Amino acid sequence: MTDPLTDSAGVPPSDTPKRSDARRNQAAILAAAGRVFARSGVNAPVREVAAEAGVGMGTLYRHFPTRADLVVALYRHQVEECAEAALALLEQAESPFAALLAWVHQFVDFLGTKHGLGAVWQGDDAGFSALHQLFLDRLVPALAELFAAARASGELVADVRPYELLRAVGDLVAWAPDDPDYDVRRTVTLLVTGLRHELPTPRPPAPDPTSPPR
Amino acid sequence: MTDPLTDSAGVPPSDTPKRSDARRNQAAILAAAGRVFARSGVNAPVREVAAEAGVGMGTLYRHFPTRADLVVALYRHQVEECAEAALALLEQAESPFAALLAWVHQFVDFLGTKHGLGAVWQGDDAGFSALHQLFLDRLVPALAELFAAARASGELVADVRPYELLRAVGDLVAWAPDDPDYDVRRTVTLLVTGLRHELPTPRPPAPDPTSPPR
DNA sequence: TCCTCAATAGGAACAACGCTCCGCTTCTCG
DNA sequence: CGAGAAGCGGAGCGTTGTTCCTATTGAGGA
Repeated sequence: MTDPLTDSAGVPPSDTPKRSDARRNQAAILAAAGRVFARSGVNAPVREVAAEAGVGMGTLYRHFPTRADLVVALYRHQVEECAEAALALLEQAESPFAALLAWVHQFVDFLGTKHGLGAVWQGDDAGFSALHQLFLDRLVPALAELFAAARASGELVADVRPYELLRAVGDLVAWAPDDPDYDVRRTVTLLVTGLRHELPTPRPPAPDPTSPPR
Repeated sequence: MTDPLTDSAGVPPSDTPKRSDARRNQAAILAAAGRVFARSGVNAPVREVAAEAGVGMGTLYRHFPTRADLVVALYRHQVEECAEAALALLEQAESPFAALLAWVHQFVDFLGTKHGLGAVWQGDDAGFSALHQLFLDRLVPALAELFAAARASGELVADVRPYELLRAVGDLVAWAPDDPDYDVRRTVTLLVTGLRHELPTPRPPAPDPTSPPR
C-alpha cells in the first residue's frame, strides 16, 4: 500500500502556486495526521494533530477546514487503488460474482484498518460531503462495473443498486471494532449472498405511515 | 405502543424505598428526556434534559450516570414488546421465514424512529454495556426462537447466529438518516434473504493479514 | 408537633474539544 | 533591499460532559 506519509500531499504541484512554507506545513500536517490517526483514531483531537505537526490551530484549519478534508487527503490514494482493483479482480476471479465478493471484502479490509473511519465515512453532519463524495465518485462506478458483469452472468439477480450495497457495507464496517463474537466479514458475505435472489416484495409488512411508496 | 412518558419510571415501586422527591425527580427527568430526545435526538445535550426537567446537573447524574442509562429506562418497554412480538409473528405469518423477516422489519422500524439511537445502541465506549446488554438479553433470545423455527422449516440455511444478524441490522439502521436514495429496509431484506443460502467459504479472499489491498 | 440528620438537590466549576479571529512573521517579487 | 501580501500561531470563545461541595428537605423518632 502506498504510504501517504511519504508520497503525501495529494496536491498536484501544478495547481499550487502557494508559498513554500505553506506547502511545507501542509505536508507536515498530513504526516502528523497519519501518525495521530493511526495512534488515536480519526477522531483524535485536532489540537493533537496540530501539536504533532508543530503548527498552530489556525494553520491546520486553513489547510483543512474540516476533519474530513484531512482524512480525504490522507486516504485518497487508497480509495483510488481500491477502485482500480475492480477490473483486475474481474479478470482473475473465476466468476464475476466471485470478483464482486472479493472486491467487497477488499473494501472491508480497507475500511477496517482505519478504526473510527466509519464516523467520517457516514458523515455525522457537515464533513459529510467530502469523504462521502469521494467514495461515491470513485467506488460506486467501480462497483457498478462488477455489478454489470455479475448480472450478465446471471449470478446477480436482486434489484439492488451499487450505491445501496456500498453504503450498507460501509455502515456495517463502520462499527465493527474489537468484538471477538462478531466478524463483519461474515455479515458482508451474507449480504452479498443475498444478491443471488430476487428481493421479496418491496415492502414486506408495509405499515404505511405518511410516506407514499416509491 | 405504550408511552414511556406516561407510564414512565421503569422503577418497580417495591425496590424503591427512595425519598418522595427523588422519585418525583426521576420521573420528571424521564419525561423531559422523552421530549428532548424526540426533539433533538438521543445525543441532545445533557444540560438540555436537566433544564427541561427543571432539575440540576447533579440530580440528573445521580439518577442516570450515563446517557445510556437514560435511554434504557426510556425504551425498555418497547424493547420488551419487540421481543414478545416474535411469538405472535410466528403464529400469524405464513411461514417461519416470513415471520423472521417481518420481525426484523419491526425491529428496524423501532430503531428507526429514534434517530441517533444507533450511536447509543452500538455503544461508542462506556455507555456500551447498558443498552447493548438490554438488547442482547431480550432480543437475541427472541430472534433465536425465530431462527430455530425457520431452520426447522428448512428456509434458513446459512450458518449465522442470531446475534450476528441482530447486530448487523442494528449497525445498518444506526445510520440511516434522511437519505432519499437509500432505504435501509431494502438492505435489511437483502441481508435476511442471504440467510437462505449456505455461506460461501468462511474466509473468501483473506490470506494475507499484513497487506490489505493488492 | 417539632427536631434531627442522612439522603437529595442544585449548580458552580473544571476539563476537553471544535472553531474563529487577529496581530505578528516570513516569503516573494520587483 | 524593501514593501505588500500570504501565511502563521495561539489566545480565546462557546459548547458539552462530568465532578464536587454546600444548602435543602423529607421522614421517622421524641
